[in-house]
Amino acid sequence: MTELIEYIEKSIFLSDNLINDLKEITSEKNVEKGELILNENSSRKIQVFVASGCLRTYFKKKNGKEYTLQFATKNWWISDYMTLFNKEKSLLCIESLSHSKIMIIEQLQLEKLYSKYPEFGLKHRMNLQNRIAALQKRIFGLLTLSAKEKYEKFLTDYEVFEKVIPNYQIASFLGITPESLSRVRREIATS
Amino acid sequence: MTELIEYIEKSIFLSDNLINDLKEITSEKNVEKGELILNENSSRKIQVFVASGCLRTYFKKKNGKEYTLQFATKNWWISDYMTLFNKEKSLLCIESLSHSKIMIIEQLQLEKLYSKYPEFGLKHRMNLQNRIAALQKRIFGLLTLSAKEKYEKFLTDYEVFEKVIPNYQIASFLGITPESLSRVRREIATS
DNA sequence: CGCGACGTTGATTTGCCTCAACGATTGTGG
DNA sequence: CCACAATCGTTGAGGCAAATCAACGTCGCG
Repeated sequence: MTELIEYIEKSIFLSDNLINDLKEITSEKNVEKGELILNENSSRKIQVFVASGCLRTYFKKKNGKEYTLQFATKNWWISDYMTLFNKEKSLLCIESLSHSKIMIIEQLQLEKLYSKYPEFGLKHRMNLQNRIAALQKRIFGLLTLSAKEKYEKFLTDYEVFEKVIPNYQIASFLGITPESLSRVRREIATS
Repeated sequence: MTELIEYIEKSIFLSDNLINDLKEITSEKNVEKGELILNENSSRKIQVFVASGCLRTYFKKKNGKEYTLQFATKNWWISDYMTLFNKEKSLLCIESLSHSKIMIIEQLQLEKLYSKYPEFGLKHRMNLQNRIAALQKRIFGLLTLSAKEKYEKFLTDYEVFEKVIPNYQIASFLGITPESLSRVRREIATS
């Protein structure tokens, strides 16, 4: 819990009331490697804050192939943003890639807090805006870069992650096959 | 101006004060086909609301190739979201694809209004959230679909646009070449 | 130990790109 | 009003980057 509060306090002042309200709607959890926090087809609407460790969201196609939409580590939010704001069932799975400490908050409860504490809503707006910028950049990368360039960009963007994330998940994030990623890695190593 | 107000009033109640404030920061403009509303490397921070017509944002690579990030028609917002919320110069161009009627608002002015009228800020949050969902879906499409599938998805998603948008721009939006799009179109037509 | 998950490597295929050429259309100036 | 250039869509030939298919080594774990 303290991690989340400390994180928010970097940007805005948190009154005692807000802290108490926040505590009430937040459920802290320790999860193991491989554990599913949210499964597809769930009607739960949650946002997850990562206090430590690493998670990802991914989509399973009928043919069994997985596509990673997002990785998140310390101080990131992660969620199924495609269904978070509507009534549809979840499309994505949220999975932990390591032993992680996370905070789970119901979207509905969060919305109430945004309204009750305008400065908190403002902070959230900033988060949304940053996420939009990040998503735009990702789209741009997918449109313009080769497999090798995408991986190199990943390495600089996500430096921290590297160790915890299996390569086949990185590949599914970049939109290439694990085999291609392996060849790209070799090419980079021997140059 | 009325278009923007009517659009917002679909979601929230607009007080006379808010309407007046909104009018003060909005500049209405009629633009022609091919006209640039925002050029790259500008330090203007604006959001554009489309009252009628059709616009797009695109990025120019050094080699001259263009990549379309977004199309927008009646009742859409369009902007360079990658630089809207920070101090960097604009990366994208905003161009009109037809005779269009648009409203231009400075981001800074909008921010003030969000703070002054919380329910207006809420409406904006909803917009941001919808945009995030849309961007996620687009990323998912880029990760999973073939050229043909992407075009078919485009046709259903953007039915309305079809007529105004040149094919080479659609191609640059889908991340394929105009030649490939042409072949895909022929394939679809003869089946 | 033996199994399964993961990464790598090789051989082959393929979807899409590149390059080039050619109509069709549009708009522009003489 | 027509000639001309520019823009756009299409088509073909050839090439390439990445996918597919298959095999194998390694590592961690029950």
